[in-house]
Amino acid sequence: MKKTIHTHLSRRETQIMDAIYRLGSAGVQEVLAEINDPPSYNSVRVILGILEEKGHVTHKKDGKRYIYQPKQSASSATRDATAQLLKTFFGNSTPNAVATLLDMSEECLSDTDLDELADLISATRARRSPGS
Amino acid sequence: MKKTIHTHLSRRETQIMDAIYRLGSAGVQEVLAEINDPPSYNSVRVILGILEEKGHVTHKKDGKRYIYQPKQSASSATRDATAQLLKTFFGNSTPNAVATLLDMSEECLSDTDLDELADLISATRARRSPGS
DNA sequence: GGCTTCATGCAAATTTATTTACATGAAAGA
DNA sequence: TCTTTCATGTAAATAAATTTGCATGAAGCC
Repeated sequence: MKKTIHTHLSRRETQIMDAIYRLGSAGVQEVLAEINDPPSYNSVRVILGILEEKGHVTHKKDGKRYIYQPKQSASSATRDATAQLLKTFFGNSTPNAVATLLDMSEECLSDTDLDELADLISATRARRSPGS
Repeated sequence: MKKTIHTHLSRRETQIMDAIYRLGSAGVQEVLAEINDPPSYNSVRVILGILEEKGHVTHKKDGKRYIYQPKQSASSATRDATAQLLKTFFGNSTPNAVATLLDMSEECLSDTDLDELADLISATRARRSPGS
């Protein structure tokens, strides 16, 4: 089994990484605004620095301020996080996970969404047994 | 939006809660054995105590030792964790999440699994528009 | 009984995370 | 130019998490 890169993030680190993943890329102020129970501006800066040292984000300059973005690709991070959830809460059973997702979001799903989901399954089936 | 109960768990707390969720219920030794890069026996005990104080686990006695189990129901914890993932990595799009799950586990899915998934969708559809 | 083993209880020490505080510099406007 | 504003850099203080160490007690076995 492949090991996830990240040596567990602390509370603040997690909040900030989540914010950055949601935003795609962001400056300090934006990250701050995205956090629920936010620390001070300075704290965010310090922690962004730590996250950069640890290799989780990089920054580039935009005028005089820094814009941060995740170093690991969004899709890769998504997979890691999803794999972790699948293992801990669903015993690695994808059908169980999907069942929970559907159950949770049933009320918000449009007919189009359901069509899309059905298509995803057909597509998967097709890829698996192209001949049949 | 409902707030999740847990005020973020620390690294060790998370490891231990995950272990307990996987095991359902467990004594100190079993929790220890379930953790990857494990702390000492005593650390596990101390942290289990903290988790109990915080209301995440309870214990009962089995002979002279303590058996711990999650206080929040598994399904409730699962929903919280899933909602969090959905928000952070999938912009709350269930179809996106399902697409990733399928993509990740494609190779491990049996035909039966795929049938099951298709059924789940039909069932959801049926529940939503019972008349049609 | 006396010894070993395995459990818990708890406080102190250590390490890690988080916040705070202040210094510096560039740009904008009076 | 002078002042205000908003950015960064960084060290030190504080708070929280984690580990360690030892005390205690019950059960099994010689």
